[in-house]
Amino acid sequence: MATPLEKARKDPNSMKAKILKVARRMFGEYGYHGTTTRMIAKEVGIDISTLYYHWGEKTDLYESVILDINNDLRKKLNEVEKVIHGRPLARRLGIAIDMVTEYLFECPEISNLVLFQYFGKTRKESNLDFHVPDFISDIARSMDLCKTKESIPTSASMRVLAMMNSIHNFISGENFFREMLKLKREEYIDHVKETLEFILIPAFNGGSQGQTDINQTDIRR
Amino acid sequence: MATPLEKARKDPNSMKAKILKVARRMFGEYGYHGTTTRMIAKEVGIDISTLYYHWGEKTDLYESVILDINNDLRKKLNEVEKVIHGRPLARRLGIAIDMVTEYLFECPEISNLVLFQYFGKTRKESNLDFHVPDFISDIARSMDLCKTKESIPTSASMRVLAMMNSIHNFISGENFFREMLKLKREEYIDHVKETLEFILIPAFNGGSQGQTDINQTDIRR
DNA sequence: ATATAATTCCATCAAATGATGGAAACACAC
DNA sequence: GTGTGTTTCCATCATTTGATGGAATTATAT
Repeated sequence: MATPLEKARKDPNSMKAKILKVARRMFGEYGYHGTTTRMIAKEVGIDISTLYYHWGEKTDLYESVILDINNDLRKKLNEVEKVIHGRPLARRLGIAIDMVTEYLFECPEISNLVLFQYFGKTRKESNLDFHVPDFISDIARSMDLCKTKESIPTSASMRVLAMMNSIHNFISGENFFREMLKLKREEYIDHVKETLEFILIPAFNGGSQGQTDINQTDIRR
Repeated sequence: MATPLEKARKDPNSMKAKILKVARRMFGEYGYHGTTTRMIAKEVGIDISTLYYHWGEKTDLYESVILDINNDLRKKLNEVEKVIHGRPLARRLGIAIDMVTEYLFECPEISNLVLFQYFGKTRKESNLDFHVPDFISDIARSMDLCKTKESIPTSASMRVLAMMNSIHNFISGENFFREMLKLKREEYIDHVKETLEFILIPAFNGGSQGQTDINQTDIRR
């Protein structure tokens, strides 16, 4: 019980928690440089100095946000893992897509921030390495892409990345894509799930018909 | 021959063209708010006021950058379309993935900027609608997802988006992913192509084994 | 060579932004 | 109530950033 982040997590009604929540959304929408501390403070309804009192420098707040969404995502993935455990691969994938998509549509800032982390640079680089490797190895194992959690072939990591990113893309791009396709929110969500199933299930469910020579999963529907 | 963008395109050695080129890269790396006009000017090696002389406001320069990369991408996609025309679907996809990936790795700022456009907000919203619909309908038709260019089913648009985004993700995330996977550039590029083929070809090549009820392509290798 | 137009840079401005000190307001134990 | 520690806000700073005026320089035409 030392860092502001721990305090915020302990008491969700605290000012620290309120600020963190708003900061997640704002950083997610506008990115690090696109979000000003004044914007966050105004949205929370407090003075800017109150924000600094609770969180210190902007970079510290941003780092806390990253750690926070990372933590949430990991928790959700563990939860998903428990549900799909033991089922056949195609079913596992279907359920996982459904659960993860549903969850991220509730917390779109997670997808936003993950993608910002991957694709954008910050003028002052952070010393915080977003430890995707953990995620990835868990998912890879859970999808029979590798036997043990220790040795994950590069192609397995790449496939997991492709999968996760496909999901994040549709969550994070909702505004843009929905406007483009003239869809209501519910329609869009359904289309996203359908599209993800269309793209992902055949590939992981033994879809490559012998033309790729990569180590392949051994379970086929 | 009126707009600065047209002038820049006409003479690639002009100062306008030099600035545009640097601006593409910088906006791609740091996003709109993460890039300052001073950063661009310094990188070009000119005074900041020279930049303003040629391009006017920052938003105008940014809009020109967007128009420019959009134009380049469209040209490349048309080129690809000519090459793959008439071949069987799986082959078309393989070639398209190879060509587009190869091209975007040469101009990664295109992927960066496309993703920024999709996933990020700018404090002052631009009035420029990134006309993806054209791209999308062309690609959809070229992949037998629809008969005519006029009526594209929503699911077809979604699938094309998923496909394009998967490619952009790996280009734009190169720094992050390559560092994570400890790969050399060439290795990474190969893995990207392999992964994209693994994910995309089965789906579009009739991979869904009757479990989805969506209108399906009629050509199967 | 001279006049005209185009280009570049220096100096500078106003607004926005990250950040802080210190006074007031609040909470709460005693 | 009094005192102690916490929280909040007002005023303010130093930098950064978008933007411009005007002088100096360079190119171009005649």
